[in-house]
Amino acid sequence: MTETTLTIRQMCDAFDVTPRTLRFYEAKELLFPIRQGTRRLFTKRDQARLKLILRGKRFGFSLEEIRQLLDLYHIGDSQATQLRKTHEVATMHLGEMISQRDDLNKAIDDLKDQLSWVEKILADMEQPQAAQ
Amino acid sequence: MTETTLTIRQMCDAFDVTPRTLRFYEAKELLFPIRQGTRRLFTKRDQARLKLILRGKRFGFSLEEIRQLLDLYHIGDSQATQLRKTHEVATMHLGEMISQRDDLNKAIDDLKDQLSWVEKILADMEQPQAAQ
DNA sequence: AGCAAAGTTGACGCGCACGTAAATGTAACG
DNA sequence: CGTTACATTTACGTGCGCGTCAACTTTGCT
Repeated sequence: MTETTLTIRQMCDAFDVTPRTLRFYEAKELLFPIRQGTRRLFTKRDQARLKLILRGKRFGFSLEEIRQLLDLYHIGDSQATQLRKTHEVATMHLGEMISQRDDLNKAIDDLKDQLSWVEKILADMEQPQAAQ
Repeated sequence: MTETTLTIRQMCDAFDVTPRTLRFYEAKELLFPIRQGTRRLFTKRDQARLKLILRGKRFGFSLEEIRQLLDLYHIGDSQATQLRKTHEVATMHLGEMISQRDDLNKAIDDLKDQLSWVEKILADMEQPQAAQ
C-alpha cells in the first residue's frame, strides 16, 4: 500500500520547502498534521493544502488570504451562513485573479515587444554592412 | 501646453501611492526625479517607470527584480554586452510570467469549479422540498 | 513680513514570512 | 548502551516594503 502520510522531511523533499516553513504554516493554521508521539505526519489533506498554499503564494496572496481560500476546498459541516461568507471571499479572490491574469497577459505582450526590439538592435549592431 | 512633469503630490494622486513610497523607490534607484531646488519633479519617464513598477508588484516580483526589468525599457547608449545581459534577464522573466499565467489559469478554473460546487450545495440547502 | 501648506531628510518602527541557533528529545542501528 | 541522525520547542534575527514621527526648509498666499 502506498503510504498516504508523509514525515516532515518527505514533505520538504516533495514540495521543496524547509521544516521551518511547514511548522510556520501549522502555527498559522494552514496545515494540521497529525501527531505520532511528538512528530508530525502530514496527511493527503495537508499535501493538497500545501500545494494550494504554494500556488497562492506565487500569485502574491498573503498567507492569511490563502487561509481563507483554503476553507473553500475543505468544507466539512459548515453552516449556510459560513458557507456564504466563504463563497463571497472566494468570489472576490476570483475577480482579482482574473484581472491579474489579464494584466499579466498585457505585460507579457509588452515584454515580448521590448525583447524583439532589443533583438533588432542587437542584430543591427552585428551587421554593420548597411552603413558601408 | 500640458505640463509633462509632476510634483510628488500629483504623482501620489495619479498613481495612488504615498510620498514615502516614491522617495523609497528613488532611494532604491527605481525612479530618478529631477530636482527643482530641493523638490522632486517626476518626468514622463518616471511616470512610465512607476506604472511598470506597480504592475511588476502585482505579479509578485521584488523591487530588485523590477529594477532589472526596467532597464529594458529605458536603454540609452548601452553596449552590446550589457544589452545582451539585459535581454537574457528579461527573457527569464518572460518565461516566469508565462508559466505564472498558465498556473493562474489553472487556479482560476479550479476556483470556478469549487464555487459552482458551493453554489449547488447552497441551493440544495435552501430548497428542502426534495427531502419532504 | 507672516503664516499655513507642502516638501525634505534622517531615523526608528512594524508586519510578514520565514532563517537560524540553542537546547532538548527520541527513534534506530550496531 | 552509546552514538548518530533527525525532530521538536523556544526564541531571537533578518530582509523587504514601506509607515510614522520629528525637526527643518521652502513655497505660496495674504
